[in-house]
Amino acid sequence: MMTVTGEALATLPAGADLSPITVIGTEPIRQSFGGETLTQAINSRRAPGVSRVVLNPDAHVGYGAPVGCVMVSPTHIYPGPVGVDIKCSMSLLQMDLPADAIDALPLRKQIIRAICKRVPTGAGRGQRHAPKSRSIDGKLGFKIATEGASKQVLKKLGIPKSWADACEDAYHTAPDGSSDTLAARLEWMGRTRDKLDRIESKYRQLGSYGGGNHFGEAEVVHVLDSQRAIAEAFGLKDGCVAFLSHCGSRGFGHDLAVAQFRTLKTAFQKQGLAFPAGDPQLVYAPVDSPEGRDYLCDMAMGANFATVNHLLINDLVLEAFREVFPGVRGELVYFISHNIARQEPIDGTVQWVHRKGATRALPAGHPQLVGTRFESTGHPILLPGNPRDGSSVMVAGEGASAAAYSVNHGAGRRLSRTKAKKQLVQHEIDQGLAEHDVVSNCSVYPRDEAPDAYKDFEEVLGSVRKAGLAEEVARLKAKFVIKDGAAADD
DNA sequence: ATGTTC
Repeated sequence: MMTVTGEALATLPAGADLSPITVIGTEPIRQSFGGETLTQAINSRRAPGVSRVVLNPDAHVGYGAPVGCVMVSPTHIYPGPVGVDIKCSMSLLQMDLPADAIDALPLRKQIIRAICKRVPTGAGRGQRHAPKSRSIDGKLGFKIATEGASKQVLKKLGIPKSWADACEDAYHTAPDGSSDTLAARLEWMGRTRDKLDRIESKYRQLGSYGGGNHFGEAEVVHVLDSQRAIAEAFGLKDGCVAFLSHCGSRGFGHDLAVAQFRTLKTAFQKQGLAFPAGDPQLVYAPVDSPEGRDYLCDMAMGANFATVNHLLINDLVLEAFREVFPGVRGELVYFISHNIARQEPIDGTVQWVHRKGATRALPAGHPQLVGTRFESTGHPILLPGNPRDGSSVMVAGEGASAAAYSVNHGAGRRLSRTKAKKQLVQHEIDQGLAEHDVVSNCSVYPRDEAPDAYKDFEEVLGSVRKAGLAEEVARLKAKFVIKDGAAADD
């Protein structure tokens, strides 16, 4: 049913009166899409107010819409397609440390311990022994949720203020542009002791990774010869250590998202409104309705939390490296989300671009980059692959407009977690990582997070390049991984 | 993703 229009481009019809879904992926990638993934893409395209859907090479089944898709609407907001981990993001910290400085295994173990001491992993885990300067009380947590990475918040947390300039968005406000509106809503949410306690307990998770596919990874930067100028503009240092992080808004964003799913589902049922394709996971609200505005407030607060979480993690990681290498310097290359809805000019009008496991990809000269440090290059795209085969820093070209200025957010799952646990053999995973000189904090590396649980990264990267969306600037090769798993070396 | 599978 797909029509192939290029080596890595196809279209998928969704209805006679609708523009078809844009599909990005080479033949093998297109073959990898399951039926349920395509059904979810079609359901999303046919949902009210949706003007465009793009399916990316990393697509697999998600909540309502596939993970690995872009859903565009001028009028409607879809909480399911933003997802449960509001503003799940990637960040990259470049250090001035030559790669061979972390060759020695005991040294790597030492850095891993220094990081894990400061940045916890695992569901429900947050800061327990944070120094006073880094501890987050209810008052500061409130400020973080409503202001994001404001100058005051960064100063209070001791995070370099220049890092705000390396963020896709350093802060998010209510639809009326005000952080006071967010404050009023958060106060209302915490109106009873019980609810306030629950909210405040999540603030302690700031500066932590969580579980699942979240990770921190020390990388060696390999700049492509043909991309030296752009790499320099990005602040990448060839042959040096960088640190890649994947994390989001933790329990705080989760609670906001889940509460919204429930509220909107109930509202639909009360009004006798039909769910798109009968799927309650595709509940929506017009952006100018009270429900839409409430959702956008909650999304903004989750996003603010995720932003500060990432910046704090990066500063704690840098502190950990300095414990082992005093004086080492680090600069944030970029911080970019893959689970968020943003207002952007698409097809000539400002629309809400829902990126559900998709990364914004603005080329040089895009109106939203004017006045930023990436105006003349396009911004860095951070694409995690896997710790065995590497990750990538890319930059968008003009062709990205064909995909609503988006690319995939990673390799995408090849095996479900259940299948991965059943099919993949533990000692082969461990051996594979060891052969590539990758160590981790896990004594038992999670099988459902193994490199082979994900799609072939080269094929995914090839799809992006062949579709003309973006080019690789640098490859990142892992030296060690921090993930939620059984703790190492006791 | 989430103190984890309404």
